[in-house]
Amino acid sequence: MDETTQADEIDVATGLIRLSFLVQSIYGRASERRDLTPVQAKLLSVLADSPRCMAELAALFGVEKAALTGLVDRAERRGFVHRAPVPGDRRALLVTLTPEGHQAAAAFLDDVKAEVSGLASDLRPDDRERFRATLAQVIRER
Amino acid sequence: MDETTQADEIDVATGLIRLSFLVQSIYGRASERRDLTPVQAKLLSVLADSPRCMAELAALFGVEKAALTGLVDRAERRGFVHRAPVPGDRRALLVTLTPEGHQAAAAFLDDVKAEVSGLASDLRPDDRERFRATLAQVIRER
DNA sequence: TATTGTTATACTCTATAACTATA
DNA sequence: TATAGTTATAGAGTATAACAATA
Repeated sequence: MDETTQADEIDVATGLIRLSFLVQSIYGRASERRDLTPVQAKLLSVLADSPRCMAELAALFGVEKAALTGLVDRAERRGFVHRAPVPGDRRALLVTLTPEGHQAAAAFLDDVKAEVSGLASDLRPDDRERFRATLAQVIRER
Repeated sequence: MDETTQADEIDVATGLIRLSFLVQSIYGRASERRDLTPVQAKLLSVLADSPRCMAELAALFGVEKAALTGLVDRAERRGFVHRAPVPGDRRALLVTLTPEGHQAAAAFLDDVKAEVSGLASDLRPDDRERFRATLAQVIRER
């Protein structure tokens, strides 16, 4: 097995790990520009697709539901979300974006996607399309 | 522009962002299995390559140097690293892995790389090699 | 003066355990 | 009994500002 450290010789796992840290650092800086923490940015991004219950968000984020309380508290205090009752289950709460939350989510997502796209901007068009298709395959069902 | 949500139709930026969260969740679970936080795991992984000064680590992690003090304190308390004087600069401290730290870093890295490799294991060999080469190109110089 | 590292303080994020209300 | 969400407590990680020691 080749064990050199040249970028061109790295294995798939190392490449994926480095790339993920690269993307996360872009994500973090984009959050900061919008005065959000990465977790708050992720919360807004998820809720931009559709409102979610607390338990659902906890499962989606892979954290205990108790962690969601403070997270949603802070987002609510900033006017990004509100807790809405769920008709038919008086225990549950649907976390929903406010108009300000939608605006913040859209601005953040535009920002982060534009910068992440830049990572692939030097690829030849056919390489980029192949890369995109392989990315789609890798994340499918996960 | 196509705006469907099917996995096969996602753009490169969205694919990269989702993949990075996927890799980070694997990284987090592998850390947890070794009783490390993700940041501690990252610290050990970086130091496995070579010892680093506090300021160097702060720059590498993109955090303030003050944050490194507690991070290295906790790693030192657990016997993974120690602070060594730097000959020729009595201000600086070289953070160095202990034998236990090297062992922990190697075990963690084997673990996380094996699981991350699994993400690409369903690709056809030629697709995987092309994917690997494109990853190398994207992270080069970054 | 600039740099290296630390301390003090405050905030966010998270886990755990115990709790309330509802199903 | 089980589930949805909260509270209380503790610890990790981080930023900021002020500091000491050295360059």
